[in-house]
Amino acid sequence: MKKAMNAVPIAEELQDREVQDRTEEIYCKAAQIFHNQGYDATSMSDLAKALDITKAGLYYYIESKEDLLFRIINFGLDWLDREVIGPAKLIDDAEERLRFIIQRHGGELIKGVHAIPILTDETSSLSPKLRKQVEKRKRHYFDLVRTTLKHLRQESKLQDVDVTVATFSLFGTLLWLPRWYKRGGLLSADQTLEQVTKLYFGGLLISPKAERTR
Amino acid sequence: MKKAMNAVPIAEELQDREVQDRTEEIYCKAAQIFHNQGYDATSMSDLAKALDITKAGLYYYIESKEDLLFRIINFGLDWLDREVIGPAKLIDDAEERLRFIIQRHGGELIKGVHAIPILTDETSSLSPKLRKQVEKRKRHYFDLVRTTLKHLRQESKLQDVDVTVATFSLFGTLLWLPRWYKRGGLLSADQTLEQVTKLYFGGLLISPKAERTR
Amino acid sequence: MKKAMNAVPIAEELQDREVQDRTEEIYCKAAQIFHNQGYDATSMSDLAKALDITKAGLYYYIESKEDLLFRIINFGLDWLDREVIGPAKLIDDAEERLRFIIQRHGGELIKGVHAIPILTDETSSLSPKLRKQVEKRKRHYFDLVRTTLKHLRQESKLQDVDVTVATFSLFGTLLWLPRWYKRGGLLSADQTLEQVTKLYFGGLLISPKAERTR
Amino acid sequence: MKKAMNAVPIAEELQDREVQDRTEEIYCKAAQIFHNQGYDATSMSDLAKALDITKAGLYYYIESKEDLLFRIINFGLDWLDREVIGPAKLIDDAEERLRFIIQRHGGELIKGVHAIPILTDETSSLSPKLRKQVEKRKRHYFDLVRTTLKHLRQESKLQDVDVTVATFSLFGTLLWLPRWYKRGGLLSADQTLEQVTKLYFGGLLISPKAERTR
DNA sequence: CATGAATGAGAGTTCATTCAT
DNA sequence: GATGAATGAACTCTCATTCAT
Repeated sequence: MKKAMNAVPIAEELQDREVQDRTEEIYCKAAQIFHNQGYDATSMSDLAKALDITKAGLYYYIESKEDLLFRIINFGLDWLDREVIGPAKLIDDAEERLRFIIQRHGGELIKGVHAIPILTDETSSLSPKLRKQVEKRKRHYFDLVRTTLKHLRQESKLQDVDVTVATFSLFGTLLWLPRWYKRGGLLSADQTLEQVTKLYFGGLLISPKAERTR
Repeated sequence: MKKAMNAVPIAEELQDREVQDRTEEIYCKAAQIFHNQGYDATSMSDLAKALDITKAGLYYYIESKEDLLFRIINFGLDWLDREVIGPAKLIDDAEERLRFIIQRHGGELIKGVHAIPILTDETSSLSPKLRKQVEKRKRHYFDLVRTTLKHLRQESKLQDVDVTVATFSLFGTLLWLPRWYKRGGLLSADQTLEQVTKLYFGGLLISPKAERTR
Repeated sequence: MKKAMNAVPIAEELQDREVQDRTEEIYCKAAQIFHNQGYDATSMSDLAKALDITKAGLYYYIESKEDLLFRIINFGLDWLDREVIGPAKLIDDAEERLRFIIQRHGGELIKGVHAIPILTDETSSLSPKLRKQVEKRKRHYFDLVRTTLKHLRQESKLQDVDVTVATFSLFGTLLWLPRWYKRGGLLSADQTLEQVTKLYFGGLLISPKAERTR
Repeated sequence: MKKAMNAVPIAEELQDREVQDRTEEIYCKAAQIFHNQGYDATSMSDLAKALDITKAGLYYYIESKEDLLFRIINFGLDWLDREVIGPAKLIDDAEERLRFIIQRHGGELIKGVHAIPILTDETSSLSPKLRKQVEKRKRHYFDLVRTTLKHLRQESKLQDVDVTVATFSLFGTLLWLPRWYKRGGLLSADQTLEQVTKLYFGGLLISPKAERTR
């Protein structure tokens, strides 16, 4: 059927696209399962079963289990580049930019159809070499946020707070979201993200006591 | 309590302490290794080697690898009960209580000598049955923080922010700490925690734009 | 049935037969080894070695060691159903039926090429759940013999003897055969079984003393 | 307490008796457990627990697990010598002798307080060397029965039946008893043994068809 | 493209046994 | 007499991976 008589590129391309589609399907499904039961707790058999393919068949599309995770993570980072970092850089106002990042990234983490962006943090199962590559890419994202905070400082809009701590705090809050947020609860995803933004920007208390020096 | 004035049971006590010491040593070392390379990625051989014992010897002290993790987690939760939750409940002022929780719990996570309290969140490798038990205990802690926020609301000290989201945000920030904080950096652990507190209480911005309704 | 006249599926069939052959080969060899050295005393390595496969390779065909035993036992019970119980039920005359059972079942136990029917009694190594299933099937066989004895009683052909005891005595005698009978001895297998039948039917003594009541 | 100041033999003897008692207790309990759950399926821990002793403590009384089984079996064979074979040899009448053997041996197997005589047949877990020793002793018993049957033949009291087959048939029936007989059923142990005797001596049928030659 | 069959390495676990105390 | 602690060897089983077809 596929390997038809005419060897024109069209057929090949079609095949390529099909292969690519199948590959993406594998990434998505694998990400989902990795997210649900953990990378280590997921066997290639599990993946094969879920994809209705044989274990051996899987290996036509991927090189190894680690390679699969690595690709999923990079897939997630690609998404981040394309959908968060890229657009964010086009926003001039630092506060707006930060607001956008929270909404966009956070939104994907709890509203998104794919688990891929969530997997971005499963780097601990990667070999040091691959992990380093991933951390390098993630550093870019971190730097964007940190730089944005610095801009806010330059604009004298920032409280007297360390920008590094503030950046990591945001990531902690954001990346923690998929661990607790359940769809269909009292607050919608958007409402939740608004609350996160409000809290992060405005703080918990109306007028906190000054920090004591020790 | 036990170290009474009578000098008779010293030998016995020493032995008891030794046994307990060995068990605790196993918990500590295991927690540390689990924390460093992940529970799944750690083999019983790894633990045995680190403890200078044989694999079989390990099983004199523990029932199974899962049992070991379960015990470590409960050990951590015991610590939490004893050193954070208990003392926190004695603090009447809600703001002070929250401040204490951040300092005490966060302090242990990044200053503590043991990795045990960090392991508290490695529940994903537990069987559903054991996981449920752990989640139940953790729920107590969550409720304490959430209740504290509610007290602040009653005292009209709370911003217009959802208490559940605010609770989870705090946990996200707090539990994220051991993932990025490195000792010997620019900020000391205490300084970092002060920054976290300041940020969480007072917010990032001096006067954020009002949240837009959608 | 399957080996029809059309010559098309020969290749497929061959392959199918090969797969089945391998599985059956495993059952047969395993039964043999289990019979020789005992289920517990046989390691999966022993089996693998005897089958010229790796340990891991074995697990392509079976689920677990217990599963293997369970399947062998059921295989034996299938044989019993097919070759003993089924045909026996077609024999109207009760005495003839019993005679057939002894010859057929006993014959397999000491003349048969497979140890599988012998393994039928190795239920003690099965988990309670599986054991119960097996006992249920064996109960059918027991009932057949017991019912046959009852028929003999109705025909007034039975001595004044308890049918349950008589049934178990037969099984004891029969199932004991493979423990002592060695091929190539003075008596052939068939001669042995004739002796068993004669003894069971006619008794040891020409005119035993009456049993004393106590 | 025990190692008192006076080194008189009395104390030692007492101690020796105590040790011997303890040893016998171990044999009995072990036999029981071996019988219930199988020799291989019983761990030294199981035994220790049942005897309220530590595993290490057990080794004061026994040399090894195999040695324990070997001693139990020999204990059973001693009992057989003393209580069955010895007295049987004093009975002149062959039929009476056989009757006695069935009642006495069979009685112990299903009425006895100890599992030791039952264990006599667990030789498969013994090393070839020890097994051979046991088989040798059992051979004596077998020979006694077989000789008795020959006597019956000389007295023209025996049916036209092979004595070897008849001997093994009796053992099969007898040794099968503990596998099915449950106390408290319809028939008492004595009634069961009477039925066994009657069946073995008088046969199943009132007038069986002559055996067909093939 | 995909599979059935197989593998080497290693996992967690159990066991009978030992020995200083 | 008895124990706590430990061990070496072996066990069942799983896993990621391969390769001829």
